[in-house]
Amino acid sequence: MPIDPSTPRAQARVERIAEIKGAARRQLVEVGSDGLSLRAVARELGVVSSAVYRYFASRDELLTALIIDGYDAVGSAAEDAVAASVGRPTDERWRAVARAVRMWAVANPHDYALIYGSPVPGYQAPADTVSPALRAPLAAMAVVRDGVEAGDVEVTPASPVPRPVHADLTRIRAGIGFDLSDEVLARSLAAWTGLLGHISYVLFGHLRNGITDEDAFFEHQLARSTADLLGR
Amino acid sequence: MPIDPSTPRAQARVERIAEIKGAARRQLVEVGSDGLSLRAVARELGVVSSAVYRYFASRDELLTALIIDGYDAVGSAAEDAVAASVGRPTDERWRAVARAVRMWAVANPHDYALIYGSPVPGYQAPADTVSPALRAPLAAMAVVRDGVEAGDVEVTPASPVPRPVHADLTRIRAGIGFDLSDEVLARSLAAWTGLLGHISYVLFGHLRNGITDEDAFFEHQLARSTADLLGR
DNA sequence: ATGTTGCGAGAGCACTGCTCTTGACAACGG
DNA sequence: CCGTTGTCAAGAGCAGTGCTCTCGCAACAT
Repeated sequence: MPIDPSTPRAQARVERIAEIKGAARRQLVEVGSDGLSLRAVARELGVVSSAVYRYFASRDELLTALIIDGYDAVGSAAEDAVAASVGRPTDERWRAVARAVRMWAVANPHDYALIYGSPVPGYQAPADTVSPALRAPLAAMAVVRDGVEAGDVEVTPASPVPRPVHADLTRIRAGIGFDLSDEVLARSLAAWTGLLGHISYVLFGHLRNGITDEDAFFEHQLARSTADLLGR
Repeated sequence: MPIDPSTPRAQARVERIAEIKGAARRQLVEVGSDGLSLRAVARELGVVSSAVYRYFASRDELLTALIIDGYDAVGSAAEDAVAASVGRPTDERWRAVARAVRMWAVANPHDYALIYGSPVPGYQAPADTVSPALRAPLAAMAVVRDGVEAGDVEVTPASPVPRPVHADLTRIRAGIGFDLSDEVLARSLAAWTGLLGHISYVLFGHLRNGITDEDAFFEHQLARSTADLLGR
């Protein structure tokens, strides 16, 4: 079987795949993830439904492709913010990456819901999603690591870390590939989950009838959580 | 139309409704919210699908009923924790209600995903969900208010609150029905969204391959966020 | 005893994901 | 240049979905 990507066939194939994903994404913002219909995608492309199965073995596989794209999009948004802020104070950098993540979420709420909302029922995330999924949090952690090196982060532990937590943090440390003390790693994880918690709570409408100026509210809460992260 | 609840007809009706919700809940944990099928519910009850429409006008309406039940369940779990901890130190009480919320979420992950996960596509939360939805956060806020009265909470503002944020916080304050300063209210909201962020992140599997002892990890992070909430 | 009303059954519509077969057409090797 | 090969879209079809409608029947109220 020829895996040569230069043959016109292979090229037409990747183009078709991109077309399908584009139509699926467009449909996603209209009807949400459960409403995503392979037949509707095929209709939009002026093609019969079975033709789509040449490119995606199932609806779930198409959804997985969209999920990976989503992780990559938010990941590169975060990475860009990190790269663009090199040399600036750590609190500013953290806020920059947090803002980037939220901006992306607000601009692409359906993709955000797809990756950070309820997991699709019965569906198990394939292994090829985990590496893209790590990009955004890794970028955020890199800012904290730089901050530790620059002396911007309080590193003395506030409370002793229990044995099982230390073991888990060690595992995570090995996964992310650079050193952060238990204390700082735990604070970073809290800041990250807190960030997503804020974004989800507002984006999913739980603060409707409460917050009108979402940008200002986010910015104010971000200032607070950044201080907590860096240890003042 | 007789709204008399004592007639045997009306009683049979509420029983049937309970049966349907029970079957729907059972199906929910098996196939998730998008997989919830009215026909399957009818099958389980040994009844034809159209019969279910006598009790719920649509699948969405059935889902809404389950959502309300979910809010009520987590709300009463939180309220129980608050009531059971009257008189204890504020940090302990906050941790108790946080634990109660998480325990409920872990025991009922599908209900949790239903209410705090991605909103169902295209579906607008009816007005009768908002009051049940407020029970849990309100119970948590009540602990903080008691803590302020007891002098357990640092109340001096860390940073000035911008005008638009103050306006929104005033609106929220009016909604919850008791007084909390801008500073304390903002900290409470951050603690609440942070709690849900942690629960969601772990429950939705984003920390798989990382955390093995989820209880210990939660407890450790909770100690930290509680300190941030109370201002040390 | 007699309306009235709520209820379940059943048929039916338009839609879904997915499978299988069929025929056409483009790319390749001799 | 011509046959072989592989890829593709089309179409029919299956089982399932939400939802609507009509039709009898049985329980209720009077």
